[in-house]
Amino acid sequence: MADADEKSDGVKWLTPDELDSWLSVVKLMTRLTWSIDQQLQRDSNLAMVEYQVLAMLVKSPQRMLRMSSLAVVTNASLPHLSRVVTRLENRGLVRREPDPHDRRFTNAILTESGVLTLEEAAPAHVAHVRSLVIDVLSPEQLRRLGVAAERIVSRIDSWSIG
Amino acid sequence: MADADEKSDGVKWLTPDELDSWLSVVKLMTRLTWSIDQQLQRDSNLAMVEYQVLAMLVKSPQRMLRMSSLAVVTNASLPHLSRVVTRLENRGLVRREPDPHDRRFTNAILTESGVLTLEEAAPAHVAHVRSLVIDVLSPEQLRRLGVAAERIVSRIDSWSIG
DNA sequence: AGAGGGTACTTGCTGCATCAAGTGATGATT
DNA sequence: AATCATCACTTGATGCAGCAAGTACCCTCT
Repeated sequence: MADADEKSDGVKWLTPDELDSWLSVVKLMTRLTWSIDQQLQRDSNLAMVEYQVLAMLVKSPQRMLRMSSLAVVTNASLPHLSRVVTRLENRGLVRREPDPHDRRFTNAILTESGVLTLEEAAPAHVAHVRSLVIDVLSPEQLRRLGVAAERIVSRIDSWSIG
Repeated sequence: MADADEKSDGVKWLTPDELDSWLSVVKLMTRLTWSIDQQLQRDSNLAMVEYQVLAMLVKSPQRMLRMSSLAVVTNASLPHLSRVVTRLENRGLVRREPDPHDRRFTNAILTESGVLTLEEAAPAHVAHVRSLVIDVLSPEQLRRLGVAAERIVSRIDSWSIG
């Protein structure tokens, strides 16, 4: 037998331990996303991606980012982000402005009202993230979780590009 | 000052390291879900939740589970699962049958065609999971990732229930 | 300067997820 | 035994996500 993990069909299946870990990760992805979304929706009437947009903009110079950059940092596709920003624009939290130097670019800019909304939403959101994630792991565990997540994501990126 | 991590607003914000780790986890959730979905859709015309349904059923006695149990193991809400099973039923991969002893329960049963579909889909899916997750981490890293995921999920569950 | 190619979005269409309300079956209560 | 409460789903309505196609703009190259 060429490989102890391979059955006669030539597929390298997961070991029971690997399967357990993988299913835990799957559970994490669905449940954590859901829980975060719930909290934001309930307390601040925001979807997670909307919160991410506001949070990324407030950290940026001029509280402004190009749509394409914003799409990257919020892990959204450009079509998706475009809709999200339209919704936020209709609520007065963000406005759009074409880049004066190259009108192909569109800048998304956080309004004062957007800053205020984010400031109101942030404490409960941060507390929720703390209670679910940060505070149930030791600093070292959290760091390792982040590192593992990074490794997986960069693997995904290298597959999508290469 | 009562706590070095608290600013004057009384909110315990995330440290830069905590924020980095958290953003990595967020990135993982969105990107990994997306990548897994892409692969399954492209190669097998299945959504991830549909694959999960088939995979959970095939492991069950009689290849059969109650809708409510199936909802738990696939991390789906009952309304969502109901729609998913309807889709799979229309494709002939699953059928429904009311429990003879208590007709409030509905059993979802994997058909032969469903078994075949799963067997066709599994190798590429497993290979994908391997290349993105299992093979980029050491066994110990993977185990720790699983443990951390478990801890977070049980925290979510205790919040939803308690 | 006008055509072609590429970039940076935006939008039409379709299908999916979600909440709330509905349905049918069972058990509990009087 | 008739009503009420509960359970286990299912379904109607609505808004969201995703792909593909479209639009506007810019930069060459001839």
